[in-house]
Amino acid sequence: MTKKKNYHHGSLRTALIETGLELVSEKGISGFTLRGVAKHAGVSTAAPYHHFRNKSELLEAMAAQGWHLMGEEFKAASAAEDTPAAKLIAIGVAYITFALENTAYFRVMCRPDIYCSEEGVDYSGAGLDVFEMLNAAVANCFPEKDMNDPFIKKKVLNAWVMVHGFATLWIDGPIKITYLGKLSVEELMKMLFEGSGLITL
Amino acid sequence: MTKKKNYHHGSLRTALIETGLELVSEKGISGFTLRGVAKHAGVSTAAPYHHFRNKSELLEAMAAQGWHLMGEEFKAASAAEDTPAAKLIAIGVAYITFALENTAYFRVMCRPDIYCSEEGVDYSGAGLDVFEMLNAAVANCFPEKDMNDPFIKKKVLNAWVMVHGFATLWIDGPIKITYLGKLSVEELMKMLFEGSGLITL
DNA sequence: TGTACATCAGTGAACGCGCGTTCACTGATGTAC
DNA sequence: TGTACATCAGTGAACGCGCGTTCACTGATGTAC
Repeated sequence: MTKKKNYHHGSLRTALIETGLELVSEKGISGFTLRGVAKHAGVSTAAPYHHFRNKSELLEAMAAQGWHLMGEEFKAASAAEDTPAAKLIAIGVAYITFALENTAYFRVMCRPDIYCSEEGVDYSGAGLDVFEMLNAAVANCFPEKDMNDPFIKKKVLNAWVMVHGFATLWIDGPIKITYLGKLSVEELMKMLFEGSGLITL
Repeated sequence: MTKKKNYHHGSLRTALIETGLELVSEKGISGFTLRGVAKHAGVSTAAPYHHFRNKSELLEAMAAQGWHLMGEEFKAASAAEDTPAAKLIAIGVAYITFALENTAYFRVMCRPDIYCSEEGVDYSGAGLDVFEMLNAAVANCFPEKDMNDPFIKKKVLNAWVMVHGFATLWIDGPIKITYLGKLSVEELMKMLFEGSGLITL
C-alpha cells in the first residue's frame, strides 16, 4: 500500500464530525481534541481548519446535527403510535434511548457552555424545535386545555426533567451503580414511567 | 508588607479544597487545574503534593465532602417537617437547592469518572448514604408497604430522576433558556413537584 | 531551660507533553479561452 | 480538445502556552536529653 497524499478527501467535514463523536464516546468531552480528531481521521493537524474556524465550531456542528437527529427520532417514535398518550410515552422513551445509544451526541448537546462563547443562542434554536415537539405531545393529551395552561406546563416540565434525569444518571454511572446487576435499562425505564404521573394521564 | 515565606500554612489541605471549589464555580470542571488551585491559594505549584497524591485525589476529597454536606442538608430538611410526605418533598427541594447553591460540589459529585480511575467505588460509598436517605424518606410515606416493594422502588427512582434532571437542566442552562425571564426557580420547583406523582402521594 | 536534631510542609526551577492554532507551501481540480 | 491558471483542500513543521508532576532544597516546628 503506497502512502498516498490525500489532497482532496472529498468529505472531510462529515468525517471530522463522525470521528469527533467517536472520540467523545471513547474518552468523554475532555478527551475531545482537534489534534486527536485529525489524527483519527488520518489527516494532518491543520486540515480541520479548512472546514471549521476553530474547535468550538466543530463541537457546535456536532451538537446541531445531534439535535436534528433527536428531532427525527421523536417524529418516528410519535408516528408509530396512535393515541396522544402513547405518543408522549414514545417520545420520552426516544429521548432516553437517544441518550443511551448516541451518548456522544447527547453529551455535546447538553453542554452549550463548551461550544458557545455567547449565551447559547444557536443551541436554543436547534434545541427548541425538539422542546416544542415535547410540548405539543403533552398538549395533545389534553385537547380540552389551552397550550399555555399551567397544568400543561407542569406536565411538560415534569416529563422533560424525568427523562433527562434518567438519561444523565444512567450515562454518568450512578443508576448503573445503584441498581448494579439487578435491573436492565428496559425494566428501569418501565419503572420510571409507571412511577411517574405521566402514564396515568 | 513584607513578602514572608509561609513554610507552615497550617490548614492548606482545607484551603485547597475550598479554592478548588471556587475554581470549579468560576470556570467549570475543565477549568480546574492543580496549578490554578495552588496559585489561587497563594502557594507554590508543588505544595499540593504534600496533601494529595495527585489531581484526582483532590477532586475525590472535594466530592466526598460534598456528599457529606448534602447528607447534612437532607437531615436538616427532613427534621424541619412533621409528616413523611412533607419530609420527602423537603428532601427533594434540598437536593435541588444544594445543586443550585453548591454547584461546584454538585458538578464534582456527579462526575465520578473524573476523579476515579477504578469504577466509582469510593463514590458509591458516600453517595449511597445519601441515596439511602431518599429511599427511607419514600418508604416512610408508605408504612404499610415493604421497603423492597416495587411500588416504593418506582417512587424512589422517579423522585431521584426528577430532582436530578431539574438540577442539571438548570445549572447547565436549558431550563433557564427555555423559561427565560418568565419564571423563578421557586415557581419552577413548585410546578415540578405539583406536576409529579409525588405530591399526590 | 537550652541545645541538637529529625521531621514536616513549604519553595522555585525544571521536565516532558499535548494542546490550539498558524504558516508557507503543495498538488489536485475546475474553468476560461 | 489542449493549455494556462485560479482556486480549493490538503501537508508538515513550527509557535507559544499551560498542564501535571518531580526534584533538590529550605526553613519552621516539635521532641529528646
